[in-house]
Amino acid sequence: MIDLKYLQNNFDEAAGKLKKKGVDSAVLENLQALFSALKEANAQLEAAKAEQNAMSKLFGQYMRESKDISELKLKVDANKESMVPLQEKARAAEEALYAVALGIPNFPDDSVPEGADEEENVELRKVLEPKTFAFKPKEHWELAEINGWIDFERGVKLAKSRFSVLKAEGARLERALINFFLDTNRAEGFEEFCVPFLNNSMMLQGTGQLPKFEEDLFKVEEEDLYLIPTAEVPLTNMYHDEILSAKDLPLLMTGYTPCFRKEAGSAGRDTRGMIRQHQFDKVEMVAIAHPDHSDEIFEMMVRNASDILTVLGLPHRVVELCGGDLGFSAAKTIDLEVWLPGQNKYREISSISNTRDFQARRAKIRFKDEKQNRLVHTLNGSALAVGRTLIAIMENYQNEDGSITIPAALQRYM
RNA sequence: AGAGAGGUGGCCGAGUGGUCGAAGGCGCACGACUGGAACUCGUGUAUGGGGCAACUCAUCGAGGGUUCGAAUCCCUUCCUCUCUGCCA
Repeated sequence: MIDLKYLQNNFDEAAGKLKKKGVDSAVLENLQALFSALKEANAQLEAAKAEQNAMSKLFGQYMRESKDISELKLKVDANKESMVPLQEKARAAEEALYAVALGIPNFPDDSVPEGADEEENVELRKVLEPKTFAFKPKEHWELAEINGWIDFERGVKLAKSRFSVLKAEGARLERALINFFLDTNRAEGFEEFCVPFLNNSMMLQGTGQLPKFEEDLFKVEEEDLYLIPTAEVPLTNMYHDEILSAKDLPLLMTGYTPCFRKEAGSAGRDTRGMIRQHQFDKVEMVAIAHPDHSDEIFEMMVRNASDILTVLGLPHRVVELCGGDLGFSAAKTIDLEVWLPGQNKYREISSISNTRDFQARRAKIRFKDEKQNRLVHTLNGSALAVGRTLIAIMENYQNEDGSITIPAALQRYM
């Protein structure tokens, strides 16, 4: 959630920032008004409560001193009565405020380029040249068929469309990649975690998936539980509503989880193959950082994810997202796009974001700095999306006969 | 899943209707003592919100209720422990 005090005190500046994300300033004016209304309502209610508390205290004193309480009782009853509408007003004001506030995206950093959509993202650099093939490179689903690595039909039978089954070498390569990623992240200082794949609504709200993006999530019937869309949710919320010690920062976490997404807005996109599935494996990095150091940790995370691709010999480019393409919670995001020769284009394989204090405010993750409690910065990034790495390896390491060479870095994991 | 017990501050643990945001202990911080340390003694030590100083509101697992007043009584719910059942 954005800092409402900041919005109130620096309205024009705040509105200017959110314009980059396409948020209309009228929405913010409304939010500001709701915030003022809540403060006003709370002030009134609190004054009445203070009076009530004072009279109740006096009441106890009268009782002890055996004084007559009948007159006081009348006063205190009247005050109590008068509090009812104030209570309702404050409750309604709070509800109205949060209904809007939780749907406002994070401020982008000032350095984030202007732009409406992914067309205006900025390529920062390319790493490794795509190699030229002496034959027409095949798409991964053709290679999957030739090698018997992926069974799309039975995935659909078992669940529904956008599910698939990995088998034989394909399944083993998936597992090898997970281990390789976890080991690499661990060597970079990330602690490894195995976390629940179902999280409750409070956690999903903490990282920003709820309440706005409920339609993207798989929910368990009759339970307050959702299948996680990314390990960012459990890893970041590990410290939900906790106050950390400054000396514990940064907390660097990594974990493998499957991720579940409804892909509600993606009907018709990437329907063929394994690019866009309802369930996919991912190894995630999450950092809980001191605000003064989140930038350097962000750079480290980008470098780490890029290095993994380089070690695997996968050509990729590093792209900074423009304001319009930035996710809801992110202040700054860098995507890594891997080269897919079969598709003849770069496709997203990692997304690394600094959410600054946006998630920390929602999830109440703070640290003690001297005497003061301050919000941490939270960062997350894939290192890497496993299924898409598998696809990238298939397409980049394919031979003319359709066979696939396992990259040297992975051979000891197979 | 059924039966019983219980959830109080960083930790342990008192508190069954008012002076309790909460005794006592441990831990921690500062000070005294010491050549230095331990011991001892003294002082302090939850979080969030509003004013941002005085002050004030909220919080004793969570949510609701009774009451002038709730850690304390009632209801719902979550969690933990023990026994039984089941399962990996």
